[in-house]
Amino acid sequence: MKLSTRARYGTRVLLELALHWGKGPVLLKAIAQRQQIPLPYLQQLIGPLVKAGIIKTTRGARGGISLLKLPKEVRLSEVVQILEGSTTPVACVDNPELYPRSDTCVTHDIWAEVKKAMDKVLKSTTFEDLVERQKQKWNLKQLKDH
Amino acid sequence: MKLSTRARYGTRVLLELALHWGKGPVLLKAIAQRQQIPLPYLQQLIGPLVKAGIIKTTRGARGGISLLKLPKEVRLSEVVQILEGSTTPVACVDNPELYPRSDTCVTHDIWAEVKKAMDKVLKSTTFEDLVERQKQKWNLKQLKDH
DNA sequence: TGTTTGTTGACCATTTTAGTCAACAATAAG
DNA sequence: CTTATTGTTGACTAAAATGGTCAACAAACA
Repeated sequence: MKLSTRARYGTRVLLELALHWGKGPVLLKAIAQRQQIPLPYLQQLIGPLVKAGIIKTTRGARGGISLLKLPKEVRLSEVVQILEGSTTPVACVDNPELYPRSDTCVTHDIWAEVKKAMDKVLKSTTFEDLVERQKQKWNLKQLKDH
Repeated sequence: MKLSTRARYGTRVLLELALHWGKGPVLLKAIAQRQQIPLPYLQQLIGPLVKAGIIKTTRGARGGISLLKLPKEVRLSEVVQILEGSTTPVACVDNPELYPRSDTCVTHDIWAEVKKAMDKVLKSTTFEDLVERQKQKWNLKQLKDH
């Protein structure tokens, strides 16, 4: 049940953009460095995000990428869907019609429940939530470090 | 976020055993046929289940495999764990100490929540539940088919 | 004793994943 | 308008995971 690096990296990138909201584009190379993502790999992740209308890119000097939507309008579920595809643990949950077995098989039902539980978390989390939680976490850490 | 065939097949096998509870061993070859699982593949799935004490095997004529525990004592989470390993979407959730980033990174927290949501479903489901639901589903289908 | 079963470990092909690269296209600054 | 800076695309590759096979073996029953 592993999540691919695509979805993980993508989430970190968008979180960084959300934290930088309103301050202009962020250089891809800088993101790659901070997030420890190989630049050429990062480059191919942003394509789908641009097509989905979540981010926009600015070329040329002082360019980079920036969030197109408000952080609260971007759900984690979208990002996972875009970069990784469906969260279904089993193909028959997305396309029961292709699997005659699903008609009579309860394992199908239980996997559907698992998916539902995951999706509930992903859909209910926006990048505004993540920004908020990130700031809180930093504050907490600062307190501890003193 | 795909579940491997190992966990899916294993679940189907155990469900079949649970439905057959108390009626002696079930022939591996027969399970393979009914569940459409290649016999040699099925064979290597049962090893770990035996070691975990969930099933026992009977060799020789009229042998097969049978459930060692009561269906209600076997949780879906165990089976997935045994055949597929941890359900963690991201390694840093299981071993945060190996990932310095997890200390300050909220994406770590959110993946942990996703895992928790999945585990909740898997842990709360026993094979007794599955048997019950399976019977209900069959009844429903019979009604519809008339 | 021999036939019926399960057991094990090694092996293999395919697919997926993660990553690289090179050639290109747009933009801004000077 | 030229050049340096940035993003864009698609093809490519190495490594790992997945799904499956096989053969030799071991136990148990009839």
